[in-house]
Amino acid sequence: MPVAPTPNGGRKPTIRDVATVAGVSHGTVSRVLNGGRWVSPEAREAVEQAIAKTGYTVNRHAQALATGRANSIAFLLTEPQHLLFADPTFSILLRGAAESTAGRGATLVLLVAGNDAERANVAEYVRAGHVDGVLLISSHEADPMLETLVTASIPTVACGIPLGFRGEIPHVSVDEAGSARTMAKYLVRQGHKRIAMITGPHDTPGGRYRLEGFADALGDQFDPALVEEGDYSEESGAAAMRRILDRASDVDAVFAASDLMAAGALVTLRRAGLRVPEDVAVAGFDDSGLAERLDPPLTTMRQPWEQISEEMVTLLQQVVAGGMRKSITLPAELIVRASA
Amino acid sequence: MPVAPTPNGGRKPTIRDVATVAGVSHGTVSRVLNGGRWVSPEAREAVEQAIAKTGYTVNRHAQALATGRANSIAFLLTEPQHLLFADPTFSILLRGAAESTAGRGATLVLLVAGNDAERANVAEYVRAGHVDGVLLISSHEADPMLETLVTASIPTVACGIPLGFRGEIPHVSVDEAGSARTMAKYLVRQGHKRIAMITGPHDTPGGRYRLEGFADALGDQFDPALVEEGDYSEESGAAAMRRILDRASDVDAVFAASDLMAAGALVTLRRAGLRVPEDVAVAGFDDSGLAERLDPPLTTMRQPWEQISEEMVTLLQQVVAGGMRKSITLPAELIVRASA
DNA sequence: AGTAAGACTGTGACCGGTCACAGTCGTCCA
DNA sequence: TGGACGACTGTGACCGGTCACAGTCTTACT
Repeated sequence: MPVAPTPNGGRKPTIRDVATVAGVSHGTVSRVLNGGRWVSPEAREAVEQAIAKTGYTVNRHAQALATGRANSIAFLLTEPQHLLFADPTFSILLRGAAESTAGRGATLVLLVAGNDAERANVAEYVRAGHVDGVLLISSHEADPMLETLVTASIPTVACGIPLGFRGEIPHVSVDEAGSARTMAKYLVRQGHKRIAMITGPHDTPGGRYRLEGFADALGDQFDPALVEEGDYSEESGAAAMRRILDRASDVDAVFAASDLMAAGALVTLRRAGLRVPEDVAVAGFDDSGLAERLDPPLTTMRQPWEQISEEMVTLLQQVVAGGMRKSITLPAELIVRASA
Repeated sequence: MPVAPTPNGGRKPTIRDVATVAGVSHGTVSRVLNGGRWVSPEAREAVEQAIAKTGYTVNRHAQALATGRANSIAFLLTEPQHLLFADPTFSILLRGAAESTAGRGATLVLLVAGNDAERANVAEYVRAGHVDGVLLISSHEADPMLETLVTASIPTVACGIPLGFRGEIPHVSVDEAGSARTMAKYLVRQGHKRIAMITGPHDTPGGRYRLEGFADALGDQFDPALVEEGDYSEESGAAAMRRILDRASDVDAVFAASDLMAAGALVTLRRAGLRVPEDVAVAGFDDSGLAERLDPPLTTMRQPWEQISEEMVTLLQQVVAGGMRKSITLPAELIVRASA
């Protein structure tokens, strides 16, 4: 760890200090720093030694000011409820994003836009260009942040399909309909006849497309009377299960659009004196850490969170660079445990 | 939402654009922006109107460059394992920090230092002054980041007592020993005689001081043979419970230093054919979302996470400003549920 | 031999703020 | 009436990078 020998008044060494030590101009130092085309080997060598000697590090603010690029991206949360935060999968996503970002020499800043005041602040912040782009963690169709980002033409990549802005905002998403189809077919194969579904809110992609895939896979067997909507929370899952049981006591399987809702369904079923999976099979979605901890351990669809975060960062960088605006769909994996 | 009428070449309005519109100098605009002492009411009025008209927002990079302060703080994670991320309480802490930070007009950047490479990057990053201070989320005594931050004299506030740097790094922490004492006394009051403890690693404050408080409260009743160490994970809790049962089949209560370990203990107890709480009472620590979801719902000590994050940000701002370097201890609350 | 092209380098303007300084008023008091 | 002082304002240097431009020195080609 090189300690600056107080070259100037104890201040941090600048590009000009390095230039002096190396015996070149600050322009040459800048050239070495940025790829170093058109720099003689001797000059480069001298500069690199001078950098090591002085312990120079680039001042990102000066760099950002000069280039107009911030070299940082935002991880933007818009869910007003604490659902996302209660979900451990979210942490995986965040950590993955932080690591991918750091691996590219950029910085990840965390922004929360839960209420109107926060939303206004965030809008001003991103519009001012303090970040190069936004990783948008949102799900509700009515989310006003979508409109804001699009009209301000902020480079954005969404996690999950941004309803209402499907074509305008590139996104990384699991294959919602396909995953639901996989699970539905698995339940059918297991011999279940009366399969219910607890969906997510219909204004979220998970709520809409998982139901679509489910209905599609079941075909004639699909019965709308066996569908109830939750909000991804455990309580909502328990309540939805209750309603389903009240209406159709002959259900022999239930597919919840989140592990949390499946957990709620388990509680209701147990209270109703029904055994899982003997009387009613239960399947979830996400494979959050919760899934294997439940009793019985939950059969579910695993979302590839690490891959999702990695792809989001990669894609955002391409969008920022003015490149392609494609979207990416990843497969989910069926994880069979004891519950179904 | 004011739209800039392309005053200059479509670029973002600067302080000088505002000055032109307001008919004053850029120095006066700057004065208005920073508290506005020694500015005439007319000038201020003109400037404020000009700001509204042009849609001006401050360029934080230019500001940071000129002032030498970044106006942002880091949320630094050093845990190599994924324990923290698996724990939903962590998300609460993070969100709280993000909100407190935003509420003060600053930015929260997320840094992960899980391995040596990341650690080096992070060290360079903070040492370069890209953030004003660091919220340190760490727990292990041997964490090399502690030393780095102290020697580089980076303003830091730790979450939990930083072992080995207790006097040097201000911290916000729950009253570890006191909380453990509260729980131990509660278990005694419930009539339990043979109370075991599953501690956290002894190189973490939660591992050390919770055991201290527990032993202290039990006094003569304390039996070191009933203490086993875990690493806060569920599996480690299950294994520790197993060891305790093997050694002392007469335990009638167990206090785990985390809800996750308590969950593991529940599994082991159930496998051993023991009923909770009839045969063995189980208590946890944290009151993570998990606690009330367990079967039976877990009696535990609730950590005031929202308050902790809020206090951390407040304290860090004081440290950054060169102010007091006190530490803050907050009480935890006993939450009685069915497990004990 | 003359010139053009290429490799390399130094110079200085610029990004958008802040801040020290100097200057212009008006007011009040000796 | 003159000077001191306070309120307010404008000016320009500066923070630490980047980048366009001009200039020098080789080398190669006609």
